[in-house]
Amino acid sequence: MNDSTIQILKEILRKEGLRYTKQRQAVWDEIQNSQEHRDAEDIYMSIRNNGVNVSRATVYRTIDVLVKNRMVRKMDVGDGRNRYEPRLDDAHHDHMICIETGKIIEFYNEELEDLQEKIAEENGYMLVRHIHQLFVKPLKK
Amino acid sequence: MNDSTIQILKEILRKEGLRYTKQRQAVWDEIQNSQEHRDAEDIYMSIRNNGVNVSRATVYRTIDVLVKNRMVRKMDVGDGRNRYEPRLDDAHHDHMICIETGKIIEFYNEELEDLQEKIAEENGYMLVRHIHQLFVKPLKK
DNA sequence: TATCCGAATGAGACTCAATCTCAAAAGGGA
DNA sequence: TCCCTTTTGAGATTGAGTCTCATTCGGATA
Repeated sequence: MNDSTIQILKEILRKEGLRYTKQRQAVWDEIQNSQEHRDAEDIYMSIRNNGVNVSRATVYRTIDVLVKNRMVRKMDVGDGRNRYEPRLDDAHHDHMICIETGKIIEFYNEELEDLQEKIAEENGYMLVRHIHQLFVKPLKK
Repeated sequence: MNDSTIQILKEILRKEGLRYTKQRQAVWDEIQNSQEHRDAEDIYMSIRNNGVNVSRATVYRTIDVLVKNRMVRKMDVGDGRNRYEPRLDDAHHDHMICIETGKIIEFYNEELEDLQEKIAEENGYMLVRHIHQLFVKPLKK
């Protein structure tokens, strides 16, 4: 697929002491080539439909490695199935979920980010990461 | 237990067209009498230890009614088990979770609340509810 | 490039929170 | 108290995610 991201994947696997396999490449390709927020089953099925033999176990195991190395972002939408999206060279953002259409909108607000760090510090803590989802509905019908 | 909250519970059940039962009362008592963030199994076990016979199914079903009627708040801590806390006459707040100790700290920040509504509106939406968790660690070791 | 050994894979078993089923029990209006 | 409908409980089921372990494969070495 994209030549430069293949090198990034290989570099990460090397750093982690893991081997480069076609299954791991396929999982990364699948997530990278879609900007959607997809669940594991969806990713698993797509890879198989593309003719690559892979198991659910491998999909989950690979996603863990990618998440740990910040190539993929894991998000909990609250329906019991985690969603994944590529985050390579991707600025941080949070999500807004329309409760009427299910549409997911990404947003980023500097002030909001600063405020969260400030709140953590005021309580004697350092902010490591956060989960922030806004459930919304269209303004006018 | 608390006489006034019994009336509130009865009122809600009436409004929902549901019957008042000792199991429903016991679930509400159990959640109400603890300010902790507890999971369903914990609530279930406590009720049984108090001598009231109740099933997991009833605990879950009752919690749904209480959550729907804003007597209980459901929170996803990200470990696969939802936590519940009473929210009666309780001002809104979010949570900070210490990744080292597991401690849950409640916080509320007006500016943060306003900012979220503003962000939703800027995107053409109305904020209905939100999930916001800060994962933190102690400032100095 | 053939050998070899530890790492990776896959099929399916397993886990565990949450939901569903349905016969029996209980609420509550008349 | 009667009667009808709702609620309950025990246990089965679901479904996302994890684990197991025999087999396969990557890749370093000679």
